Amino acid sequence: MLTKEQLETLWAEADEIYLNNISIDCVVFGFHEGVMKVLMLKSNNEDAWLLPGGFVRKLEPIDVSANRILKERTGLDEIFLKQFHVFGDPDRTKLHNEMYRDMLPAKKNFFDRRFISIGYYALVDFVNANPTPDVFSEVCTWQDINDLPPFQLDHELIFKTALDTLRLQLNYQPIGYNLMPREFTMPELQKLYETILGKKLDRRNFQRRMLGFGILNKLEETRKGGAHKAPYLYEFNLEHYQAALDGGLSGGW
Amino acid sequence: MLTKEQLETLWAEADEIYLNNISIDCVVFGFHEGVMKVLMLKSNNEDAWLLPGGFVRKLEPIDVSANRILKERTGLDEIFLKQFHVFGDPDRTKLHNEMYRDMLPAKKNFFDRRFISIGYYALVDFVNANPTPDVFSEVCTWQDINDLPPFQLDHELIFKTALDTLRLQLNYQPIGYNLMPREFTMPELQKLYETILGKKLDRRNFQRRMLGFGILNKLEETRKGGAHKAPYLYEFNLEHYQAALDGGLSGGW
DNA sequence: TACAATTGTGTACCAATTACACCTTTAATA
DNA sequence: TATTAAAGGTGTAATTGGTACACAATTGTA
Repeated sequence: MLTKEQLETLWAEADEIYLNNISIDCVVFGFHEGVMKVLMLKSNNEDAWLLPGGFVRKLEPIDVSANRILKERTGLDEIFLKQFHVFGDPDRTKLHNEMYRDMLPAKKNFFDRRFISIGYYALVDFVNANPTPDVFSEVCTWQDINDLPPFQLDHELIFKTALDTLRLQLNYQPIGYNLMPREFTMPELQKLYETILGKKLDRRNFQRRMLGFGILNKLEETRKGGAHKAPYLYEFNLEHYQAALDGGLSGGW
Repeated sequence: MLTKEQLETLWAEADEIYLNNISIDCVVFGFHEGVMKVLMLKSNNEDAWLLPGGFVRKLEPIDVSANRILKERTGLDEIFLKQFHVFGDPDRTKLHNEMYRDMLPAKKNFFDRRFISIGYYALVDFVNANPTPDVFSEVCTWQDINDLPPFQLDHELIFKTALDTLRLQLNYQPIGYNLMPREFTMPELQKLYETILGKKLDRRNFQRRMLGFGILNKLEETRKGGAHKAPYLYEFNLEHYQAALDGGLSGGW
């Protein structure tokens, strides 16, 4: 829990360096061992979780803000980021503000304001990310998207909207490339698609179709270890992938 | 051209009732006689055109702001509106601000600020709209999208992004319904699709496919007048259309 | 060495899209 | 009133793409 002194310092800084009514919230996706994850923060005071977020510096392009915010939460640079929706309901931060309302005079409190939040989704390499809490939170960690804790504010809406966006953009954005490790097997990639689409796909048709796009390089090695036939490893052919995405991968799922 | 007095009044009001760093810009599409149009404003001082825009009241949901702004420009209520992108470059309004910069002290001038603009596209019934200029402009009129005048600021980017969005959402949003008049012929609808997609479609396949969706009601009447066979009139079956859009119309164009 | 589990490949079938041909209707005109 | 040009309406064959399977191959383990 922040003390009154800490909050006053934060407020003074925030008011000076950030735009006053704009925030950014990020839905950071990672994929690990066949499971899709979202990065979330548990705030000091409540038993509910938040998406990582922050504010826009007065002279900073918003994409740069989002990158800066996520670098602080993950340690990663050059994250794949896309804005996807603006959440502009005047009441959206009501509950959250009430938490700190009594600690500072309303007129002076930067945080007791209406924030119009720009939603970004981010795709990061799970293994290289290093989740780090911010001053308002005690925990920053990955959560399985099939087993999410309770959200604060409208962050559940933001998360769901991001996931819907991912689904719609699967044929237009390099989602596979940014979520998979450099080398992966076909079943692993299929798992990602199934998670995003929320449905099972036929193993054999998935493989044939994916190879048909010509966006994968088949590697010599296989993934040994399982008590079964070892699957081949693949990597994305980034050049072909980008070209194919320009027109959108054909067909639906 | 606004006088200094008028500008001071505007500023005083604006600072009081609007959020300080957020604006809304709208790309309003209309369709008339086989041609796609955009609503544009010619400002008092420059020989360049702007998209209709405005600001967000301090306690107003942003969708309501966009509706309010467009009601002032078109006289229409309940316009079909979707936010599609945020334009957040800190320099995006630079040129525009310079126009009024010398007229008011910088610190006090509401308009001499950074504005992060939320882009909305709107689809309106051309014949019922009544274009009306705002205080900053002398003309408000429809422009043919194939013959556009020079834009101010980043409004060309905003327009192009909107058109791209329209193309991508053609199978997911009731774009035909909101741009066509209540009754229309198949060739007229095809023209709309060709305009949005930027390519010719086969007349016969278009008709069969469109009818196959089951989203049109065929009417008894035909459109007489041309020196040719009179085409049938159709109207959208709104119920079926909505249902079909839920899963997205199948296939690509 | 046999087995269970999983991956790799092939094929027949069905649905959707494409590329056409041909007929019908309208108004202008001879 | 018959003819004609221009456009709309309908049908079909060929092609493509997606779906639903069957079956063979490979791996570690029992």
